[in-house]
Amino acid sequence: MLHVAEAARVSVATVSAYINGTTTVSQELSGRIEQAIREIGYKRNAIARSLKIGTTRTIGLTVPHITNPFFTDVVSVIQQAFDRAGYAVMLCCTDEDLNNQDEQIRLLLDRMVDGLIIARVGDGAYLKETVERANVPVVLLDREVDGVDSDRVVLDNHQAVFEAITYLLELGHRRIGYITGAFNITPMRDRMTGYREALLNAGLTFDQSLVRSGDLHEADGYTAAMQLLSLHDRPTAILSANNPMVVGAMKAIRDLGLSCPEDVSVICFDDFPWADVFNPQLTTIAQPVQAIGEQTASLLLDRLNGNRDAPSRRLVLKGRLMVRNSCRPLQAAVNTGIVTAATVSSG
Amino acid sequence: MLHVAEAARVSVATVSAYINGTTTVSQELSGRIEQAIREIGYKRNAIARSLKIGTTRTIGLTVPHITNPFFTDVVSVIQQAFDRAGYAVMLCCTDEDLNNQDEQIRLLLDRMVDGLIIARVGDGAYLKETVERANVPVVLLDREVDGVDSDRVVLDNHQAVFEAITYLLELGHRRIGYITGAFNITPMRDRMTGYREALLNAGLTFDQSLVRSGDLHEADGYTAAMQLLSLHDRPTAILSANNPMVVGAMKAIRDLGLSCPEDVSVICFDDFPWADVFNPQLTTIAQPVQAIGEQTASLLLDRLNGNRDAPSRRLVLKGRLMVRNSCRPLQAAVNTGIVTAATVSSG
DNA sequence: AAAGCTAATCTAAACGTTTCGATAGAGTCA
DNA sequence: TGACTCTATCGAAACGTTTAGATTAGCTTT
Repeated sequence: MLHVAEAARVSVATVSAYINGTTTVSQELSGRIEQAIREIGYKRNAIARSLKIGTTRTIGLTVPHITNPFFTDVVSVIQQAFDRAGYAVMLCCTDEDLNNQDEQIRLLLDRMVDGLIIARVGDGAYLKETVERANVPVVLLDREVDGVDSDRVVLDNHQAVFEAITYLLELGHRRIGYITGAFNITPMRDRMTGYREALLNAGLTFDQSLVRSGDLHEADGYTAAMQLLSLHDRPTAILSANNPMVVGAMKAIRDLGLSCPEDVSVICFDDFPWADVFNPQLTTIAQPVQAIGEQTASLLLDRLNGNRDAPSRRLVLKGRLMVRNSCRPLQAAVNTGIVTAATVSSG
Repeated sequence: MLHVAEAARVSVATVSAYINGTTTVSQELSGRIEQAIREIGYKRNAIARSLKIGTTRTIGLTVPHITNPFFTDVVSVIQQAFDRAGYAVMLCCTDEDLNNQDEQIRLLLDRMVDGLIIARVGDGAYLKETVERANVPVVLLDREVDGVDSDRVVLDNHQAVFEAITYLLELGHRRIGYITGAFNITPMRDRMTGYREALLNAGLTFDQSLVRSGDLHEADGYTAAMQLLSLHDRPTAILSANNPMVVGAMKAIRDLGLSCPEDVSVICFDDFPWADVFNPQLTTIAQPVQAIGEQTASLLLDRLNGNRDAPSRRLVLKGRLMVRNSCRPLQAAVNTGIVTAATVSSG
């Protein structure tokens, strides 16, 4: 900018004023500045600018796994939203590791991001202090943090699972396996209660041996499904709490020489683009990824636009059961009508 | 830092020296500084630091679509690699739009990223100047730019397609449809020549009516497949140049009441995690995403570590045909042995 | 024609670091 | 004891912007 000023024979203040349009600058000087900028190929240094004005127009986004289609989609939507708003987004993946998360959030905060979107990992208590100390707005995505009252957008996990289980019950299934993630993240807790309550609601008793917990990876889904399907009285249906684990579960089904839906019905959390083009066409619980991404972005943008001390907002969106053909009715029960249809509704 | 210095009754220079370990500072002062830092909760401002030292420890990464599993995987690997090296990565998605790309690269450069990884979009000529003007190292990913001699890592697209087509020929297919993207990006050009030459190599003539061009989206794959399968003498096999388009193609097959592989064999570019668990289990051309990501990162890191004016490097990696069960042998030809097996080899 | 506006431009101080060169004190050596 | 070398610390300038306030010049107004 100094060079531009010299070349245009004006002060740097005038160049700055011209570039930012903060003050009117005369035709003549504008022309000279414009020309100097072009000749020199000047580009404003956003770092120096950030230092001075105290804002970087950059946000930090940290998610567990970008290869999990749910996060892929949400990240994509968030990225687009901030792109439109003129923000850059720094992306971090924690790989479900608490230390990574800590390190990465520190890194983002060091870099003076204007805001933070966190789909957290591991134990929530650890994050509490960090979030409270960060003096930038934070919005929590998908996973809440106990005792932290910041903006957040989450799914109605309870309802979503309740609905899915109820659907299976209606088909006549009574022994429904559930592959979950660890309960240190809120969605897994809520999904678990959804599972329990759907059973109780149908007058069934909860059987602990039908739930297996993994670490959300494909391999965990595989071993969990292996265990479930090796039970003496194996489940006739399985619900997986996320997408990577269902891939593992399907492999287990295949490796045991079983097939879906003939031998075991399957439902999984999170929809994916080709669910209805390959077989079995999986019945899924689709999260409204577009809305989740947009709402998350807009909560943060609202804060960034100055609405700093409005009370914190908690948005909860509904999942939707996408019925395809990975669940078959069990003849035995289909006619008994034990379970009514009243409890099922999607959206 | 000023506050820390005051609280510890030392100069800011000493605080800086202590933090960075650039000079030895006495036990006594170290203690006072350490304590002041803790009390105040001081965090170094990386923006100010960057301004001074001229490096941001941040790189820019721009890809067409993060939801395309190929890019999802590569982005994931790249992100991890830079994370390990202590760099942050700013992610941009261009959505195959030239203006977005231009805007985003400007944005990244403004923010003084230390390096840039670009999986470009649209017409390459447009990017040439930008890359040459950027005074940071650039590595081109997946798609080269004519006349730009920067570091890059690409697939041997010619070989990969040649191999896939040869495989289909060996199965007896003679009319092989090809769904491609526009030829303004290098991989599409190379894949096209691979297709042609595999045919010529087998003594067949190239039939223009069997290739349909789309814009790499699912919808394009759908219409392209619709057209191909509506030909009076429809192809018995289809190769899709990327993953989103094959989803469209599979939908077209389904909607026409056809099935794969009985009525039409299918191969597509880019592997995905559940390819071998749903049916038809797609035969794919797997790109070595892990290696691609790692090599890309390491080329850039090498430059960032000071190896600035080594001659530019062009890494080309091999694809691998993952044979599953989406292609069936055509009885008619299987016994004639027109095509020899000699040309097929994977890896 | 003096005084008062307004518009255009400039000067200089910040933003929070790093780093060069200066300084002061404590040893060491002849 | 004086000259010298370390070692630990500091002062101040820089990095490239923005911006508040000062200055100047050109108009009105009376």
